[in-house]
Amino acid sequence: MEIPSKYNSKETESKILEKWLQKNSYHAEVNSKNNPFSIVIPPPNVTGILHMGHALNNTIQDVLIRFKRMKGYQSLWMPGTDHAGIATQNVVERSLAKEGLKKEDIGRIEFDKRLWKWKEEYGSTIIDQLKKLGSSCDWERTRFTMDDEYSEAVKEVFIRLYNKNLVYRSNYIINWCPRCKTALSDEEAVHKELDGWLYYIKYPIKKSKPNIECPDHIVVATTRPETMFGDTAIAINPKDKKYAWIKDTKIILPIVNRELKVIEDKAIDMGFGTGAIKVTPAHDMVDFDLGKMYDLDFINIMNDDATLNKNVPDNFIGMDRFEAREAILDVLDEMKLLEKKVAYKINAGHCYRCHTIIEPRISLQWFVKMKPLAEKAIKVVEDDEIKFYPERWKKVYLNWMNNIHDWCISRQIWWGHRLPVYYCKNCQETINTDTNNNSDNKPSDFSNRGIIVSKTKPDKCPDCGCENIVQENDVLDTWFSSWLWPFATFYWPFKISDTEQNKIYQDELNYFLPTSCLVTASEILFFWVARMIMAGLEFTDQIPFHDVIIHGTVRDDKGIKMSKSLGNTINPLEIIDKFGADALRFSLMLQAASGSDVYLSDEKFLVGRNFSNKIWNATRFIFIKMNDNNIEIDNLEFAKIEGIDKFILNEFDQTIEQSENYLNNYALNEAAKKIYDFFWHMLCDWYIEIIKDDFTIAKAKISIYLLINSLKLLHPFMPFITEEIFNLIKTNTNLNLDGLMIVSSWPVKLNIKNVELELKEITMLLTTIKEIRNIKIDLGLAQKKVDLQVVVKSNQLQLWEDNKPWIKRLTSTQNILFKKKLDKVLYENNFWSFNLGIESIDMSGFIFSLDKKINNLDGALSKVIKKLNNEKFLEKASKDIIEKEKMKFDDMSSQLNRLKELKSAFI
RNA sequence: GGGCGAUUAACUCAGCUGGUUUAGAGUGCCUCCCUUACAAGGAGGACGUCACAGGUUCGACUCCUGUAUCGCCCACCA
Repeated sequence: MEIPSKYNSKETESKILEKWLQKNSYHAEVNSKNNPFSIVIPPPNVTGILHMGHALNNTIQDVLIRFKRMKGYQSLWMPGTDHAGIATQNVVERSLAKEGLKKEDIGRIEFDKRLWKWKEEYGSTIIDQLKKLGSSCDWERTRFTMDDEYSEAVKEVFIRLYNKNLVYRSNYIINWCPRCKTALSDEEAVHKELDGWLYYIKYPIKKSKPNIECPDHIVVATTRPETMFGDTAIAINPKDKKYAWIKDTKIILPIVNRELKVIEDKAIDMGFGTGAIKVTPAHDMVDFDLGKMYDLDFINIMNDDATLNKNVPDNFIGMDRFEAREAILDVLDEMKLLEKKVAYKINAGHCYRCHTIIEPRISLQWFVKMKPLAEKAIKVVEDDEIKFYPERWKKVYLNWMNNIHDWCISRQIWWGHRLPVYYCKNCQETINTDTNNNSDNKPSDFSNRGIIVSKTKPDKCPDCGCENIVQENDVLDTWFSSWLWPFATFYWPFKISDTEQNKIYQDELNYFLPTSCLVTASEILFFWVARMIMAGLEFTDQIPFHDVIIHGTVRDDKGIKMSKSLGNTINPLEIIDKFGADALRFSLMLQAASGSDVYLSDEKFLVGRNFSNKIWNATRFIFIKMNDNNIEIDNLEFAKIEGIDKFILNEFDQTIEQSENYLNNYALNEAAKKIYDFFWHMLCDWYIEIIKDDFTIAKAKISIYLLINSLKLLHPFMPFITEEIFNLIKTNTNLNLDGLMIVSSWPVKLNIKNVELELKEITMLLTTIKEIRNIKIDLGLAQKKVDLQVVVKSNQLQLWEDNKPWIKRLTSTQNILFKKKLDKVLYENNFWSFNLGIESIDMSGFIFSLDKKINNLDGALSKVIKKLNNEKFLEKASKDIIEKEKMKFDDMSSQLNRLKELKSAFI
């Protein structure tokens, strides 16, 4: 069979993928004979298209899943997608806009239809892309956070929390995105520093008694003059002596001439600005608290799109907030009330979806009380029931959990899980639909009368019996569904009508939960990971996963985070197209040191591409040799193992053990590197080179053994090419190899015994070969065929005789001549020495190298001598360390003498 | 403002509990080689005061304390 010399990833990968899918190789199920290993995928957004972050995240998961599958676990990778509230709604809104429509034009029901239609059409794009990457998810289980059963879980959870008083409704100041027109959680508000100004504004003072001493105005510093129409107080620190007179005055809000209260609070920083600040309870988080504390008025001056509303002077109504800022400053300037402005860095929240600057806004929202949920979630991490890799994330997690705030879960958008909340219009004067545009909200608590929390619409109000009932318009934060992902994907809470099926689902949950590990980026530690831990403990009474693996961020080669807006992304699909999914995966794994960021550029994927080709050609060569020598094998039993075979098989045993250890500790890059090194630098560079001329059946068997089993070690990283070669081996040999590599078993060590002698001898031979090559290069004889004259101690003669052919070939030697004595010696160790059969030649290169070696060794030796001359070292260091140093001294000094002797012979 | 992390070759990183490393690997660079598996390859080479300053120790890239630079996260300083 003809095998091309270049590996064709494209052809192979699609063929192999089809095979796996057809054979249902990714499937895992309850099986009491096996241990479970399970991972739930971080569900990508339905709107998502595969980017490098996904590629990294999913490759890590797939490596683990494939490794455990081969180790005999029921290895389940649960796939699915997230409905991604705002993101998806934005996409569909944009496509509507192309038709010149807004969602309000077609109404909620029609818009919802469009959303679902979009989901059906494009929602599986990312799933298909993950398949191309080789992700071996159990695809028939693919879940969506808005599946019927999943929605059931969301409702159930909401109701349970409500009944435990952990969900409440409150009029509170929240992060509001004026573009998306919805509330956001604290985590969804991304703080970024902006260049801005600190404005010093004079507020006029009216004396309340005629005879007191005070200035005619007070200066306050603010970054947001546009909110001044919402001011209801001026605050100072009670210790601030320069405002001692303030109690006897009245302060007037300019332009509108409203009187402001004066409050004194020790939280006010006397050193900031003038020490006096304006208090705007409806438009600032801090001021909101002050407002509640001092019973101030709350004046909301903005509409939901951040334009000024009717609570401001007529000529400002309808202005955008930033336009209003300039307009107000102009007016103040005219009135000579603007003292100065100073450049200032503002730390402003931005919408994580559309990057619009967030407006703090009072509105009626639903919240989850987090402290009670956090308690258990703190404990399981403190007790290491859940472990973080790398461990440092534990601190970050605990720090956040210990300072957790309540979670605003209602969103004023249309795409998502509508809150299972109904209002009796009779009892609830203020239902949510009315409050979002309301401009006079006060942070009072609302009565629960007429609020019905229920999965289905109640017939009548339990409080007044009236039938005028409407459902809450808001939907839940997307993360309110994703925090249930580890168990809702198993159809928790098992409320479907088919009881038999429910039983099966429950068994699956019991079998696979807690899942083994969760693989994710640090960005969603709080959004998702922390909340999943809380939800798992609250609703299933157990941790959702044992290990949390946090990988780095994908950056470009300059270290800048890859993002579409910066245009510095590398499209993984293009890399797959050019180099293959295996190359992509392997390159990523090799470069992703656990937890550290990955710097990528196109050429970094060459490692994987070149390695694929190396694997391909090693295979090709073995087949060619078998074919040339008419070798057929039908088993892999080795008659006797000795010499170089013993050496390489022992090396391979080490490789199995070490790579497995690395994989178990999630050090995937180390595992990848270990296997890479063995395959390329041991198997290809040495073993295959050595056996080229002596390709017997015995050697063929060992080659095929090493090939199959190193491919198995490699399979989690490079599934396609390894599967393909496994298939080639099946068709090119008579070996009895059943099934596919994906479901084959992980290699087991041969446990080669008594390998010390071979280890020493072969290592010495290999070192000598390198020396011969180096010396020939030093002498300018690189590839020239010359004779090698050797003096070998008698007990090593056999070793040389046995291995003569390949020593000759690997050193480009004409003849190996065994001698009693050499005229000149170029190299010497304890067992043999050699010279080259050459006549007078320029030795300067050789002597130069020799000098360098002598120098290095001299330096190293003097360090050892210094130690051994140090009495304190001899006194305090442990015995075996001293012993080692002594041996080092012996070794080095004899080596050094030898080198010096060699040199003296040439001078 | 608090916390976390990083700083080792031109670049990307290993070097885990101090002495097995005379500080390594890969890429890039330089030299030689199209040797009949692979030039997507082979054989070699150059390049490092391990950020800086102290300390602990017989001994520090490794542990401790500062300093500097960079990065990330959290936080209501208007």
